[in-house]
Amino acid sequence: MDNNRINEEAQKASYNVKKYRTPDGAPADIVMFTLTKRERKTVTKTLPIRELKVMLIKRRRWPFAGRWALPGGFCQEDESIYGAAKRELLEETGVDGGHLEYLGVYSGPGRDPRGWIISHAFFALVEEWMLEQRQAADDASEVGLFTIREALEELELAFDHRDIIVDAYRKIQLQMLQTTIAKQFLPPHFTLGELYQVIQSVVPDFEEPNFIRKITSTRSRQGILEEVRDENGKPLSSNQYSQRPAQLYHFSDRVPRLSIYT
Amino acid sequence: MDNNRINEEAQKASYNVKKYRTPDGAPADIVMFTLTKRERKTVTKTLPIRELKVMLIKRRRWPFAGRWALPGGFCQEDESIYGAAKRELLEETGVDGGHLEYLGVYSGPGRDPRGWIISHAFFALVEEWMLEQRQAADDASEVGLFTIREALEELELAFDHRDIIVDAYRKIQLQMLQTTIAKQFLPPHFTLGELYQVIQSVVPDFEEPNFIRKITSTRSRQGILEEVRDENGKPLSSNQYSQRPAQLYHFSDRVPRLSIYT
DNA sequence: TTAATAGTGTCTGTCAGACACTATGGA
DNA sequence: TCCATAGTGTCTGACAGACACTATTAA
Repeated sequence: MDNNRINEEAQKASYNVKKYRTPDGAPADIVMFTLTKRERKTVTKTLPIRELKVMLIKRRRWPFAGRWALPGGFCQEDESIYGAAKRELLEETGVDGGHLEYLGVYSGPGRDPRGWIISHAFFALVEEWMLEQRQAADDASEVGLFTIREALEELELAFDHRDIIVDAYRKIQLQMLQTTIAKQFLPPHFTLGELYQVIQSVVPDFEEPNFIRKITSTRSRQGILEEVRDENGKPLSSNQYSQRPAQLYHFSDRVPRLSIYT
Repeated sequence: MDNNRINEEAQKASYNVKKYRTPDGAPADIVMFTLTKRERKTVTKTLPIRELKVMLIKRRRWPFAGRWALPGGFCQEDESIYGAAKRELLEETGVDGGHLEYLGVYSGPGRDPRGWIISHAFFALVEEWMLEQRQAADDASEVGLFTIREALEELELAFDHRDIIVDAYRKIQLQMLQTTIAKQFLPPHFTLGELYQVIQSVVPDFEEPNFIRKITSTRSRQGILEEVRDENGKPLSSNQYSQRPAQLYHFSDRVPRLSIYT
């Protein structure tokens, strides 16, 4: 036992962490999604147009100066990668909170001309106003909001950021259908019309003509949504976007377990 | 334009990648799952007992000498993290192939006494025989197969490997129900009894009394499984595990899109 | 009155969940 | 004949998908 401890101390003393080639950095890059809202001009009240956008910044410095890139920054020794992403999100939006989730690691050799740099991608769902109060950071010159189509088809992006955006878009589409992430793009109380529109703006080929009925009155989906009621238990509704008032809902915590087998 | 290029070259020349503290390593650690098969002694033919196990190796060296840990190794500059995991899997099992998938990054400060080491976890689904032909690697002294319960409740694990195993178990349970990953634990042709048993051995609380009927004759699940037929189109069956022959199936490529809303 | 969204009636065929039942073939 | 798994018959209530219909309210 004592021998073991002495041996362990010896091993520890002889361990040299810099014996091998080590990475030159581990940044966190963030795909910041937002859902823009634009009024529509119609005769009567109507839902605004919602569009999924991704925030990019134009690089000022080598490498890839002049190209659009994901916001991000290097992780420090005293924080986790997630902590670095959170810090970065705060610096970019001025907002501490919102949905921030790990996406994956990007480590292809040669992906960064500065050296051996292993990047960790996150995606965030932020509200439009959070991006407005953003102040230009040191290594950026310009901020832009682009639709996914624009970002993937019209822009030449820095590094492997195109791959990252493709993966992030896939993941957010999956989560939009399988989790209650839609709440990140909705006010605390929302109508079913709004919810349906939010889903469709992220997953364009989602179609469900009986959406209202299914979500409100099938037993297998009971508990995903709850009606909003006032202190007297009277259902609350809103006619912000329609002539006829619509029932307001909010998400409960329940998320059903999905399976291909049952 | 020319000015820009000159400026870029100047920036490149002045860039010093070692100006900041950089990570001391980026290993890939692998949660290797296997499904053991043990014969049951009964009067007539019966399905074997299947049990989900995780492979661990006992560390011989500092840090955490003597504790059980996940197999893994450091990533090199000329490979991706996934490449490192693949190489490690090959070294541990001698098998090039099988299911290997990224799980996540573990980067909590202080997680590794050797320094600032950012670990990337993978999970693999391997067959039992692949682990048998394993030769002891340099930094390991002993190999063990443990049930998830044993690994999480009875063992003191190295590093944050307990967290990693918890996350991996969650992910494999989710995938068992939402993807066709079950095929990794099944022969190319299998019976529905085997499939049901494999699902249950990974997700113990999965119960579906009408399993056979649902998977074979509901339209919404058409195409996940296909009957195996011989060259004459005659259905193939097996009585390896039962007196009455059971139809053999294999997975097709189709995986239905799951959603909480429809 | 009309525009525009909210929400219901109703019908047909399919599915879920439950339980009992038959089928198979080697020990 | 019995065991142990494979697979079907059948019933009730719920759900899916479709389409037409009514409801609501401000412009």
